[in-house]
This record gives sequence, C-alpha cells and structure tokens, in this order.
Amino acid sequence: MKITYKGDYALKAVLDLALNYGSIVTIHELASRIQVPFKFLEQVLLDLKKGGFVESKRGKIGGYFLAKSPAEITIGEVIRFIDGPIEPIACVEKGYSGCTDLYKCVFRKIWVDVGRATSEIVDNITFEKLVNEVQASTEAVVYQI
Amino acid sequence: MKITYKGDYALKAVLDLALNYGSIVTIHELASRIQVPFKFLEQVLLDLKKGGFVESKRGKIGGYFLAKSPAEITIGEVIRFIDGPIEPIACVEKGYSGCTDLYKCVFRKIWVDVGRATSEIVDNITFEKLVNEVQASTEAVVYQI
DNA sequence: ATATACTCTACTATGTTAATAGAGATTATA
DNA sequence: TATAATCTCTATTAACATAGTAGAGTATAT
Repeated sequence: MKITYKGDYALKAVLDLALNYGSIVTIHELASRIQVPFKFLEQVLLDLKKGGFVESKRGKIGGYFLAKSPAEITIGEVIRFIDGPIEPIACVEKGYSGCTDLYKCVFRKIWVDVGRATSEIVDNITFEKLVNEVQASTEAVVYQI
Repeated sequence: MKITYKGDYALKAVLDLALNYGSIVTIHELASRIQVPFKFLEQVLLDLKKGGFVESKRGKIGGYFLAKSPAEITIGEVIRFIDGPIEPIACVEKGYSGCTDLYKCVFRKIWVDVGRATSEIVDNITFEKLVNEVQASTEAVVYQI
C-alpha cells in the first residue's frame, strides 16, 4: 500500500464531512480547513462521489455531505477506492507471470500476509471512531486553558 | 510499502544466492534463473553490494555471493534498502507539514501501526527460512514423481 | 594476451502524480 | 428572470519515478 496525496486528501475530506455530519459543506470551506488545493479537491470529491462515499447538492447553498453515517465508512474502503489495492505488490491481485518460475513465488504469500495485516487495521477503523478521537483531543485542549 | 520491480528482483536475486550459498554465481546465471533483464540485474546487484548484502569477485571465474549467511538476512532489510521505508506514507518518517492542521493528523498513528504490522512480518523472515521453504517444496515435487 | 566477468555513468521511454485551467450545468433567491 | 454561488467535467502540464538499455572501463584466471 502506498498512500498518495490524493488518498491523503480524500481521507481528510471524509473526516471533515464526518465532523460536520448533518450539515452541508462547500468545497471552499473544506479546502481551507483541510489545507488542500481547491481545484485538486474538486476532483477528489468527484471521485469520492463516484465511490458512493459522499453526495452533493449543486447550486447556491450547495456542497458536499456524507452519503452514509461515519460509522458506516472505514478508512480501508476509502483508501482502496482512491489509491487502489492494499497489497504491496501487483502479483498478489493479478496474474503476474513471474510466479511461474522455479521459486514458485515464495514471496507471494508474504505479500498476501502483509496485505491481510494492513487490511486488519484499516478495515476496522471507521470515521465515527476518528471523529470521537478528534473531538476528545480538542476537548482536552479546551480543558487545559 | 510499495514493492517495485527492482525490489522484487533484488529479493529474488538474494534468494538465488542463498539457495547457492557457498558457491559463486555469475550475473548471467542469475538473470536466466530468476528471469530478469541482465543489464537491470547488474544495477540491482551493485546496489545490493552497496547495502552489504552481497559481495563480488571480478574477472574470470567471478560472480556474486552472499556477504552473510542466509540466516542473517531478512527480507525487511533488503526491501527497505532497495525500495525505501516500509511505511505507507511519507509523513510517518519525515516532517510533513500537513500534520500541523486542526485534525492533528489522526491518520498518522494509523500509518505508524500499519508500518509496525508490516515490519513485524518482513523483519522476521530470513532467507534461511525461505531456502528451507523452497527446498521443501521442490523435494515434495520429487517425491510425487 | 585474452576471454570472462564485474563496474560505472549516462541515457531514454513510459507512466504516475499533483496540480492548474476553464467552460459548462444547476439552483436559491432577490 | 437575472444573477451569484456552487458543483461538474475534460484537458493540459510540470515534475518525478520506474524500468530498461547502452557502452566504455576495470579486474583476473589461465
């Protein structure tokens, strides 16, 4: 798994929408809050829409909002959709001719293991969990003042 | 972690040298056995040499051989040296300005976890282990005949 | 000497990533 | 209905990484 900027931005965008679940958020607000180039974020959001993670409303008072509750979205789903398969090497998902050689691709099963271990983590973290974490940390800051 | 062809070839090369531990192997033999472009493999082997994984002997009857015993080399060491850090995103090792924002980079600790889980696997697999696996599988085939 | 084999540097083609640009479509509201 | 705000879609580009190729140079056994 390699997380690109696009994937990173997508996760931050979904997190922001999760933090604002119930209201509608413009790309502009989002872009300034999560510090991402506006035009790039536009594309990321269109992708997230195609993936069924977010919905949008056009026109004045338009914007984006989550298509499901934060509890129903995991970071694994998002990162897979935006950045592709979790596995560290293509041979784990595809045919990969290299596996026909003498060594019978002894490495393949290792990459499968790595993929599983990674999935174990990212598929069990929902945005609800992350929202709670963020809120707990910001509350903690408030109490310190 | 993303494993490139170079990393894949490096692992196969080390495995081949491990299977032939004790003897010296030419790039040519290696290239034909592990099915890798000769000139590309040359470079990979030079890198592996810089990394201290292999040694070489020039001239006639020259070739490559492991610098340490297969038991002393893990696939984690090799892959890190050839393909860079295990972590799925740069922010885990570097500064990464994105972490200064409101959300305090809630994702960062997840990537650290993923990196740890991956390391757990790849740092505990030595080439001795792989050699045993390969030999067991080829023996099994022999018995079947 | 010479053949064999490693060493080193440079080059190139291809693809991906990150970002920018701009015209178009939709909708609330004055 | 005009208009401003907002999402939608396609194209383009600069920079970088990857995968592979090329060729001249150096070392060594015989």
